Amino acid sequence: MLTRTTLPPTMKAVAQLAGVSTMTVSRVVNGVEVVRPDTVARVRAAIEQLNYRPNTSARMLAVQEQVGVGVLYSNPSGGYLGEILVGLLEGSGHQQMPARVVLDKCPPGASEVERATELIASGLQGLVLPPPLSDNAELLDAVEAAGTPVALVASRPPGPQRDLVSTVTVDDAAAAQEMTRHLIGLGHRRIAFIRGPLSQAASRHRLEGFQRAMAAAGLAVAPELVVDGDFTYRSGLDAAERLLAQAQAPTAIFAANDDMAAASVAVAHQRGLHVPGDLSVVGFDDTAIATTVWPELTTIRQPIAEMSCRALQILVEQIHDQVNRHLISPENVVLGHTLVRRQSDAPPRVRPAVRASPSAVLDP
Amino acid sequence: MLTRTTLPPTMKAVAQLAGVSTMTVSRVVNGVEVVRPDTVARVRAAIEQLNYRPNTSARMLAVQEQVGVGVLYSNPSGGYLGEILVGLLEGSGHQQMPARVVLDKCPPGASEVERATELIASGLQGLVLPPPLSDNAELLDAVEAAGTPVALVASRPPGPQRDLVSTVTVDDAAAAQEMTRHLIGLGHRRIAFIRGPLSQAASRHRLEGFQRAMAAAGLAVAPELVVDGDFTYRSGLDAAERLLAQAQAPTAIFAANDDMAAASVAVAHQRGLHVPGDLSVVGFDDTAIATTVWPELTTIRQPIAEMSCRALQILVEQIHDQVNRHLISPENVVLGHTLVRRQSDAPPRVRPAVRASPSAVLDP
DNA sequence: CTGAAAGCGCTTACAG
DNA sequence: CTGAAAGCGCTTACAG
Repeated sequence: MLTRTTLPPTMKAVAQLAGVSTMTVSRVVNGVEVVRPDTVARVRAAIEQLNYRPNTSARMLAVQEQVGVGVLYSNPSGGYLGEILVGLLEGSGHQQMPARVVLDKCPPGASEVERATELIASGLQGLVLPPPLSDNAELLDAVEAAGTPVALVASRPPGPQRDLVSTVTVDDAAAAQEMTRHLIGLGHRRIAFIRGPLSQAASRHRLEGFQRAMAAAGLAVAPELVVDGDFTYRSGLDAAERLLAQAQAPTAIFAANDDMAAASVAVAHQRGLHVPGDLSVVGFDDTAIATTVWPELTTIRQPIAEMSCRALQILVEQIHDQVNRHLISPENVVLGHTLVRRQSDAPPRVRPAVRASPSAVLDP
Repeated sequence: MLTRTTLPPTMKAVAQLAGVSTMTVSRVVNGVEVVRPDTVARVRAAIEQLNYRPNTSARMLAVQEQVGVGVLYSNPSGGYLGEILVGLLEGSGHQQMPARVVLDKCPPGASEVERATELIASGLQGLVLPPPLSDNAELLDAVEAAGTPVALVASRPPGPQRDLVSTVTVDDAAAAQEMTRHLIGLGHRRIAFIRGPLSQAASRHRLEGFQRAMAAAGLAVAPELVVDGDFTYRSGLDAAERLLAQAQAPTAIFAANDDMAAASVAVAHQRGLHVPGDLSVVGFDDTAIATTVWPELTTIRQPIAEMSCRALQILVEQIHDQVNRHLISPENVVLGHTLVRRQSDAPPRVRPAVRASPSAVLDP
């Protein structure tokens, strides 16, 4: 059934069928604006009919331009890296100008700046940076100094817009706000928050979203209910321990990522608390651990694969423009998130005796 | 410092420097045996001096052969997929004939056979299959019927050698045996084993290794100490629960993968047991969860990235041979594993009153 | 054992 | 607005 002997259609075939030269087909394929509309239509039809796809090898050879981007990572936070790679692979394949993507792991000891410089020196023209490297200002300085465009995935550091730094994120603050509102909607009032490292923009935004939702509901955030974590499971263990040891323990914990949320579930179980009966626990990211752990975690889904795919796209475009001496301008793409409800959240078992004030309207 | 204006050296440049034609350079690069040794040496020197690297686009265009392999996966067991992709990316880049790699996720409902057939029909000439798809005999039948070479990662199903099916694995049985011996060496006698799904060859091999080590040490394996799991965290929870509820609970649990080991740790904590003080827990695979959980898991490290890299290599070679009408023969590569000792294992707190018989020599 | 010629599928100047 | 010519870097026959 599978005839591999049939060679794929070429530009010449399309040209013949459309009654034009290959040059014109090339113009249509590349979206050059000068072609007459009816000619464009004829060529498009021929392309469709033949199911023509440009041969990327030929294209790359002809344009004398090979695009390569490096992905520098450290601390592949669990499922994160996997999803990033999925997106990259999808992106690098289904593209006009496919990019060679080179992975590089930056070991804990190594200098990140040095590593990035080496990557650039090895002939790569762009860099994708996932957290936590995305929040390393020194690194961004160095890469920018080398004139190399960068795309940050899942983090948008503060400060003035840099000329070569694009970002692809979700609205972390809005998402955290939504999740907090969800918990409040279930009836929770004493809600604890486990922060991520404040060195990462995403962590700060998530905290902001939490605070905003609490304030909007007229709920005070007791200082002892906001504790530090560093996105590791281990830190989540410590944080949850501190939280649940309190005299007036929270009825819900919102952890700034899934690893720390999973750790909170473990601590709750250790203390004989039922999740979500005695304690609701929610996370952020929807990485593998969210569905590994039991009960499965209610969390915010970031479309990581899509994000890294977009990051690659942006980079490839910019590299292309840069080669052609066009001015390039950075993009800041914000993709949509989703609150994924699973089994780790429920109304608090015991309604607080003192109701929230009537002014605490949840949804105006 | 970075001069991007310098164009990379071409075959012509090498030919000129070596005083030969480009044809001869091509022969040397491709390892064609007919070239005179001293000519080869001269060309090699020129290649070295110029730091010449063949232009893959030109090569692919000229040979009219584009290699594409599909990776079909379902149930990306946590960190597994990430590591597989890392290996694939490394492999697809650093190769003579770089391969286009296309990812395809097979959703729970979808027919795996159908999916694979589509991938092949879409122009891919080889398939990489991670578990559990690697153990689907029906799938292998179908792919083989289509004449497409396959490489299985981390699983070697039983039965006669198939003509088109290669495997890259570790020696699961030997690794499990080693881990069991390690526990015995620490002084454990009542060692429980949580099995993986018996439909997967790797599961069966790990169980065999466990049994072999126990038998070799003259230890009986109580039937109630071998329980079923399906490699999910959830199943590990149930299994550990059953194990630890027993009157004479085990002093160590060996789970056939890390997810189930992590679940065992959670159950132990829930029951107030200290790990590893009261209970040792060890896993298999060394996926992300092994270092996420606390205490970090002692486990067997499989070099997954390297395995998938090799799988890709094998496939690319075979596709190449197939195109050239050579007969292809499947390979079965066994890579080395490592016992990674971390914090989840220790000698049993209470030495059993009855020592093992003197004949229970652990290391002959 | 080695090389000159033609071609892979596309694009970049240049004409018209 | 469209096309004929030359070339990207490599390889496949074919000579010698």
